[in-house]
Amino acid sequence: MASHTVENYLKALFALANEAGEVGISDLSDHLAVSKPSVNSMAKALQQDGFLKYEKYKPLKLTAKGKKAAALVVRKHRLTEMFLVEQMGFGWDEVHDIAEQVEHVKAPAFFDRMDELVGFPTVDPHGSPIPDAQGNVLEIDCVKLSECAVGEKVSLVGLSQSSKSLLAFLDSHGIALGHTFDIRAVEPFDGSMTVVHQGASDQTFSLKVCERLLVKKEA
Amino acid sequence: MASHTVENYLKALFALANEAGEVGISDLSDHLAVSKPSVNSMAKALQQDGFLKYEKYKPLKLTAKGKKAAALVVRKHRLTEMFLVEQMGFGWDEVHDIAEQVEHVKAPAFFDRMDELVGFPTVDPHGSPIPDAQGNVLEIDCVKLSECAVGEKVSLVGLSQSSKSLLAFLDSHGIALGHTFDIRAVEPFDGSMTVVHQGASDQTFSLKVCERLLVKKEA
DNA sequence: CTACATTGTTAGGGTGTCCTAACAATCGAG
DNA sequence: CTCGATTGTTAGGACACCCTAACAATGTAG
Repeated sequence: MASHTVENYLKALFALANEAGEVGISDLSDHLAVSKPSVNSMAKALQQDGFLKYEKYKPLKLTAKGKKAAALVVRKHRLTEMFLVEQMGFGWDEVHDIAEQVEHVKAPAFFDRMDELVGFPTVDPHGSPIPDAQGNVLEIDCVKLSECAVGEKVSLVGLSQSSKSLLAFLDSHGIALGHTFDIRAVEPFDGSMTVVHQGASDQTFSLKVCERLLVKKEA
Repeated sequence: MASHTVENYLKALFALANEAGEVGISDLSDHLAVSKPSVNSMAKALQQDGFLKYEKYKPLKLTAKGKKAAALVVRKHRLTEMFLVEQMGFGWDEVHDIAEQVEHVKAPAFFDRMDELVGFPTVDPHGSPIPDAQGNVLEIDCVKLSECAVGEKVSLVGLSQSSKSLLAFLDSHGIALGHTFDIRAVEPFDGSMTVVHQGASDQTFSLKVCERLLVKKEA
């Protein structure tokens, strides 16, 4: 089994590859708050273990083995989040930090039981997909709200890079997964959008918010 | 916060002090499956941090700070066991190993919520007391079954050094916490006891078993 | 009281993970 | 194309935790 530390590197690699495509030593260094030399030597170690393909001065690439291992860590993380929300009554803004710890537990039965108790979910409380037990990730069909046009009607299916402050913002505006938005206007100057939330109230979101909301176009 | 490793040393110190009184380097070495020199240097480190009083060639003694820290780890362990049994449907023989991992999570809210969800229990699934949030341990009023006499009627309140095999034994004999025993006979030769279990079936237990069953004398 | 078994200690090393300082490669702007 | 900014690498060292081998103290049986 991979150590605590290795699991964190794999998870970061996985996340960065999914949003940025190419992953450099510096990206990991920033993401994990660890010096570049540390990342460099860990990269060599991960390659040694077959998790990573590493060539000097080239971007880092997870191998198939690395991707699977990473996905399984993400699975533990997201199942935990789901469990914390559904079974333990935590808010979606509280679960990330706890799951960050619990995800390192080595006890498959523990996570299997969570999975069962929350009804084998496919997405976590923030709408991110939960990899299956083989490490396969189901892609979700969604676009950023910021890429939608006036007149479209969409529903919120996930968040990209959800942070505590984003979640707090959404909570304070009464927004949750599954809610619908009718796009009324897009401000050309700053990209902010005015929408009708849940067919009821008018709300205006900055571009920064719209880029974080992943939505599905309604039929 | 104490590291994973330190938490394990504290827990072992606490457990050994409770059953054996004096704790030597070798005891810890055996209990943790770590070499004596390793224990020796950890003892110095723990003293440095004020968890332990250590003098060359003298038995190890937890300080007040050490006792409290240890009790809080035990609290996390036992709350987790309780949660695993009550809320997640695990058997009392399955929970120890999982709790061993989960106990190292650093997220007070997580354990507080468990505590709430299982109704602020005072003992874990094996009848061991759960220290309170301040690290105080409530002593349970009990004796070993092996110390009881013919004619006494007792009920099972806990186990000492519960192991997977002891739990399997009890399960296979249909014995659970709270069950009553009428002591019918004690075999002078080997100390085995014959009892009436739950006012119904006759059972005979070896001394080894009787020493592990903690009971309370019934009124 | 001595001799041996047990227990504890010191010395010396190893691995995993981290760091800083200094140097090298790469890339993009002019 | 060259230069400076960025990015990556090497060297060297620290800390937590572990080990084995060898030696020292303790305590107990005879």
